[in-house]
Amino acid sequence: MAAEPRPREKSPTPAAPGQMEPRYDIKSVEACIYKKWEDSGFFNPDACVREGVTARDAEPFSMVLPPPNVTGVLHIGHAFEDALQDIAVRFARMQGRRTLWVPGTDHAAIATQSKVEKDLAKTEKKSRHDLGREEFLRHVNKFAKASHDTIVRQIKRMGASLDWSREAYTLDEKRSQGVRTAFQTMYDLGLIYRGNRIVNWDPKGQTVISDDEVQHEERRAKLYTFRYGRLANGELFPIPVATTRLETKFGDTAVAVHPTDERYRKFVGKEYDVPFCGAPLHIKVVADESVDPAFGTGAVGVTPAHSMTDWEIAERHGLPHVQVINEYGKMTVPGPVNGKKTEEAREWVAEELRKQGLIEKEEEVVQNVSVAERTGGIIEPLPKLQWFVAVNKPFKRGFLRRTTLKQLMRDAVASGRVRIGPERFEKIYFHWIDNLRDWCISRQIWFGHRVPVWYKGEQVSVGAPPAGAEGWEQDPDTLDTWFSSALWPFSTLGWPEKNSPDLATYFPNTLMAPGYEILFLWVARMILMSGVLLDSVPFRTVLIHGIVRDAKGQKFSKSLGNGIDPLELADTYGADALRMGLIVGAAPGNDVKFDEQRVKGYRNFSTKIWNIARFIQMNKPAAGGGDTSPRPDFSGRAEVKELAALKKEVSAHLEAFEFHLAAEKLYHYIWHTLADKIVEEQKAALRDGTPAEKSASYALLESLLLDSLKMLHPFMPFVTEEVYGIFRPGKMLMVEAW
RNA sequence: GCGUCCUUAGCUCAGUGGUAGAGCGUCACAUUGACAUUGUGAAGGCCGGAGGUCCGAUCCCUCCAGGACGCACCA
Repeated sequence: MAAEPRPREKSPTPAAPGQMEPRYDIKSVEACIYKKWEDSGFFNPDACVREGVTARDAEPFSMVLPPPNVTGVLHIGHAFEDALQDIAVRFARMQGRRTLWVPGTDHAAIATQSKVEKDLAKTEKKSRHDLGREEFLRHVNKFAKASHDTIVRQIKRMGASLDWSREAYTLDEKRSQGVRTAFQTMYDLGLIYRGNRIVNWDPKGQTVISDDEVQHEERRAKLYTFRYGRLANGELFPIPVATTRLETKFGDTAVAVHPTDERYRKFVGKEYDVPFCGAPLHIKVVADESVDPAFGTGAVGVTPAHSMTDWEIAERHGLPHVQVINEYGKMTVPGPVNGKKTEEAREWVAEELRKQGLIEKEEEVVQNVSVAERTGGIIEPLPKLQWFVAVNKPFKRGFLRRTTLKQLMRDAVASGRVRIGPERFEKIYFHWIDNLRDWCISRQIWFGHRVPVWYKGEQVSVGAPPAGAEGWEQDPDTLDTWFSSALWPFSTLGWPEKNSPDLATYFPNTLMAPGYEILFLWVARMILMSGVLLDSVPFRTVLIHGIVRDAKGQKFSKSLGNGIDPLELADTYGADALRMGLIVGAAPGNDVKFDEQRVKGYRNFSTKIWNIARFIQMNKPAAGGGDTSPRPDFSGRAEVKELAALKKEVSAHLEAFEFHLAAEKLYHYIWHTLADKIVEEQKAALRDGTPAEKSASYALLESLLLDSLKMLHPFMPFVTEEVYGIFRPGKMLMVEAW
């Protein structure tokens, strides 16, 4: 709009002595305020008790920050998560609860290592093997440290009221001790075992990963229906099978059919020697319930070494497994395919079978390909000797009745001892548990907690090498990063130290607020670990939140380049505004589409609050200004009652974790009731009233303002703290009573 | 295949068993001392479709369509 620009004042009129600045200087105020909070020590509940701000026997409120990965910088999703938690924490603290929120970071083994490896390849054209384990780890640790510092700065910038004196790191000495203790305890219970099983091998990352780190991507593929070849008597192999992975068929040791399938019944139990593209196969026909007679030909070529399900079929029928693909995704079959990549080998086999007239059908299908979430490598199922957590194995421990880890995880939620909200996530949780298999915890990477097991020939020592003994070698592998994260709710509180006061006071945690994408990876495993190690749930309530997406609804990611720096936004609009922009409209568990306009709107709200305060403060009767009437009692006034009603609603919303509703109501009240109605109504009295009327009017406005600030504080801590301090010098809103 | 969620104003989204709300956007008007980072007001929605329960449904149930996601032994 080319509207006539009104001449703006060149510079705002400077504030009169004792008056508020005409403009709210977000950046400098927010910086000062955080320092003021930190200096007060009140982020630490011990200080609150010592200073008499919190009663010693007050009900505790505890939470641990889901530790951000030290893989670089925080994104807008972290800002959202921090805001949610800080609201809960500040509310609890103002309610007088003994409130602890523990900060920390996660070493994020694979994520961090692969980030550093990428950087290393780019800048120095070196691999980790060029550097060697020790030197490489020095690089990673340096990177992790730098990330940590950035992350801490970002978290503070958001206003998070964390007790930094208790800061933890999943790879620091205390947490390492926890990991070793947990491993040993579970090993002794028979819940951690070493086994040769089929695992998800990531050829790109050169490591095993767990089922939950595998993602599925839809790809088009060709489904071939074929016969292995001709038997010695010249007849075709009697059963056609279908597959999308022809190259794995070199490893087939059986054909499985459904037990009731009449077509194939006569073959069950028979064994055949048949050449497949020049390689001899020995195939047994077995009957197995897992086969779907309606799919394909109703017969499955069983490749135990390269398929999770086939491995299980093989176990049920005592079939041998033949590995034909190695860790680099290359064929290990003698002959023309040897050394070929799987895709090439597939083409070659297809061509060969065509030549021999063995292909009966080729059809285009869409199938899910398993991909490693961190590296993008296509998963190759391989049999390997790895460490696992047994989830289905019955066990008994002193304080626990006979159970399994799976049952234990289920019970914690089913019994209501852990409440997951919104409720729909409980269903998802149960569904996951029902499909759960043993958790593979060893990784062939260097960054992380080294598997605390030592070997000497056939001997194994868990926890530590036998004292004074020579020649013991520690397992070269490291543990899944989620193993240490799973201990987080109590490893941050002193466990496994005996008689830790923090553990006694603050465990189980009151609340945990993770995103739904780590419900299984993390939340479930915390429940598992707390259950088996402490016979307790790790937390009472899990508040699941969604993902912050960009304007198009896409996830923020480095590859899309759509990242938004929360620090930049906080500097432009204020952390207060950013928090509100993320919270309002974000129903629990739902994704949030990020909209900078909204943040801008809440920046305006900060200014509005500043101006309401400024107006009220300008009308403060001068001390000794002639009005000697007592402070009027306006507790019966409609305005006061209205505010009390609002307070009730806001409290209820906060208690129900409906932060979005509470925030919206406060916004509405302050702007459209307090400013637009009440302040306007009082203007006449303030201008033309008697000194007593002026004074009464002022007192009413001040009281309404301060109460509003109090309620808004958990949401917009900076501006509320600053303004409150102007009216109540020396007081700190953060620890005022709700 | 199993499961979860979403579909409400132009856009982004809240919400409730009793004929709908916010922010942004749009339009009109106002405004020279708290605030243009403003105020007042307006336009704008058969609350995805079809059934059902109910005195009454956007809200509960069933089915359908479209979309997102999770899980799975889709060979």
